[in-house]
Amino acid sequence: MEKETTIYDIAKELSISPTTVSRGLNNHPAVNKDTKQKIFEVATQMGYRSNTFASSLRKQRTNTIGVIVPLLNSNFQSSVMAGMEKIANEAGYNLIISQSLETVQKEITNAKTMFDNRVDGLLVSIAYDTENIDHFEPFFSKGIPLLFYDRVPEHKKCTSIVIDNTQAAYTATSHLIEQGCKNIVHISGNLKVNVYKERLKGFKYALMDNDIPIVDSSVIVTDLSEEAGIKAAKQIIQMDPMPDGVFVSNDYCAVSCIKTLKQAGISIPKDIAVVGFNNDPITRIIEPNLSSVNYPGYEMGEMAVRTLINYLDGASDVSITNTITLRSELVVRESTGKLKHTSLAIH
Amino acid sequence: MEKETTIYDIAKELSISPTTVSRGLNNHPAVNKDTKQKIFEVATQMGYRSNTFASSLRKQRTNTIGVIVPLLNSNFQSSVMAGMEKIANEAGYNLIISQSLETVQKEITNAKTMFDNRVDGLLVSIAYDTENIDHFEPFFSKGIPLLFYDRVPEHKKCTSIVIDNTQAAYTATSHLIEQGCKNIVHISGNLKVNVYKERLKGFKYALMDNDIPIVDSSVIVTDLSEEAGIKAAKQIIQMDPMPDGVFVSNDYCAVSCIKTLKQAGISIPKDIAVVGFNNDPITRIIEPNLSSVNYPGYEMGEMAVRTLINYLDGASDVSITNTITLRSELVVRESTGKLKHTSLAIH
DNA sequence: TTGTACGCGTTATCAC
DNA sequence: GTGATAACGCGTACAA
Repeated sequence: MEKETTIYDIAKELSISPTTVSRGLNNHPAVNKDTKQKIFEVATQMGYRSNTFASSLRKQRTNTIGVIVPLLNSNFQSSVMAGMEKIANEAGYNLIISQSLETVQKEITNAKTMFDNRVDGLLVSIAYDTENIDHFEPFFSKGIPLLFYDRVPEHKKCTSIVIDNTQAAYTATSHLIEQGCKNIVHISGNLKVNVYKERLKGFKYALMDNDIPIVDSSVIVTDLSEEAGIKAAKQIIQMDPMPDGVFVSNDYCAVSCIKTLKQAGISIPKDIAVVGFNNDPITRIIEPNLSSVNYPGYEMGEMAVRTLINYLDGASDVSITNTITLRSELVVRESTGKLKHTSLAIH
Repeated sequence: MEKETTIYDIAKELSISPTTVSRGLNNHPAVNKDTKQKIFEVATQMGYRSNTFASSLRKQRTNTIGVIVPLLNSNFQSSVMAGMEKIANEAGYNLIISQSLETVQKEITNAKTMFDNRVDGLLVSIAYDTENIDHFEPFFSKGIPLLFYDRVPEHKKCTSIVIDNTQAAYTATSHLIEQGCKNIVHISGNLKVNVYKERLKGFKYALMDNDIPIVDSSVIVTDLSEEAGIKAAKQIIQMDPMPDGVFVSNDYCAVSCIKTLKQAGISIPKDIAVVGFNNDPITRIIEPNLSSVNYPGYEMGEMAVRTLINYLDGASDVSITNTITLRSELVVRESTGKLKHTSLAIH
């Protein structure tokens, strides 16, 4: 491992001061054009690379954004990551990514690591069982911008990027009603999580606005896994009268539910119409294709990083903005088409 | 933004030297137990956090691993990331992730960024059009361990983590032949990419070993996209005689191919049996369920980081190992079941 | 077991 | 337009 070239080496080579070299490399306006030119030449020629730590140490800034995500391997989250990476990369920021694996415990550890690594800002989608945000307190008190997305805590301190889950669920449920469904079931996730709670709310509002009674059996709370879909389907089959519409808070669960229903000889959408949530690619693989709420993960990732960088550049203040709501829309496919439908959205 | 606590502040508070504080915090054996105890107490009490840069600057080590991946939002790659993150996190390493978006150009930029950020090691799955590895030269010459996974270059310098693509393709094709297929088509990806080239090789070997002639139309080269699957299906339908087996290098493409064939009234597997590659969750959603080669992405990610960290810890030398091959196996499902089959592998 | 003194490479500050 | 100097916070050789 040979020795690294530093600005001193370049300075010596050119018989100028390290200060000038530093300025030159950073394109400081008050440096002679020719000098600058020479500096760059010698730098590349000597294989110079700037030392990020030394710079960070001095500037108290890392050009690094931390991300804490529940699980990396889901279509939604990886789309978000992709969007984040794109914008961050373009803006010259690095992304340090960690997963909480859906546990507060790891989320706490990861938050600490991010803090110790002095990320310039942090983006978080909280874990399944996160109930308070004490572990992010250091970020608040140090004034490090913190942005939540998708799974966000209910706390006035927090700036969040979300979609209008209540509205989306309302639209999805209303769509089922428009298709003639009169007895609709909602398969929900953990109601401690904001997104599922809000979707349930939208579901209920839609029923209420259409004078459809809400009973206990109208809502099945699950973990939205594939197995949960199977279990819920079996439960639905047992119901008397059997529901004619199902709104599921997640596409994977909806798909396994549909599969189970089909195996039981139930026809989708004739007997039961189904709507999912997320607009995962699998919606177009299951037969019949699944109607779903399009959740713009990639755009959410882009927006999150863009917003964070705006804060960092001092263009705006975190504490001012409270919630950024992205647009989502229902994509209608065969699973709710009492008549033959085509997709309302181009995709 | 209040001032950060440093080891000097702790030292002053305890009237001892910064050296002792540093040693204490790093659990140096030659520090008095009581002193250590007190140091930790005061540290937490004063809200001390170690300064990573200062430390990195001093130690010439960042505890950071860089990852360059073609695209983040695929099931395979996000599984790999998940596995990587898990091991890295456990070992106290951070992961800086960037995507090349399938272009060499961005791969080159990203490699430079990783180099400038002085990652301790780098993990790379190369882009679609990467033809040489000159841009990784700085890593070689500086002795920074570099590991390729999945999409690896053909270069003796490179240490790689892969599966035996040739063998896997051979097994998949042989399986089709065992099911009675006599006229098999292979839908391949860009043949410049090692994985697709090798899978084609395995496909050909299997045909040869079974005295099945290989003709030009036996291989359809595509980009393995959803559209490519549709196009390939249409091509297959036109063939005379029509093939009775298809081996596709990617599940997504296989699925869209199956959908198109079904729409044309072709029965799977009766008329045409289909095998995919990757064992993506969608294999269990398409009807009939798709037989596929299980590609252990999560395990590959774990292995990659574990191997890299071994190098970093000096436990082994990069240049010694050349290729690490992970096990993969064929998962048989309905899409190739001339008879009723159950999955050979538990999943 | 503890302390002194210096260097890691960069940039901010001030001076010219 | 350029330079000298200090400081960022930590780790370590050397000394005690």
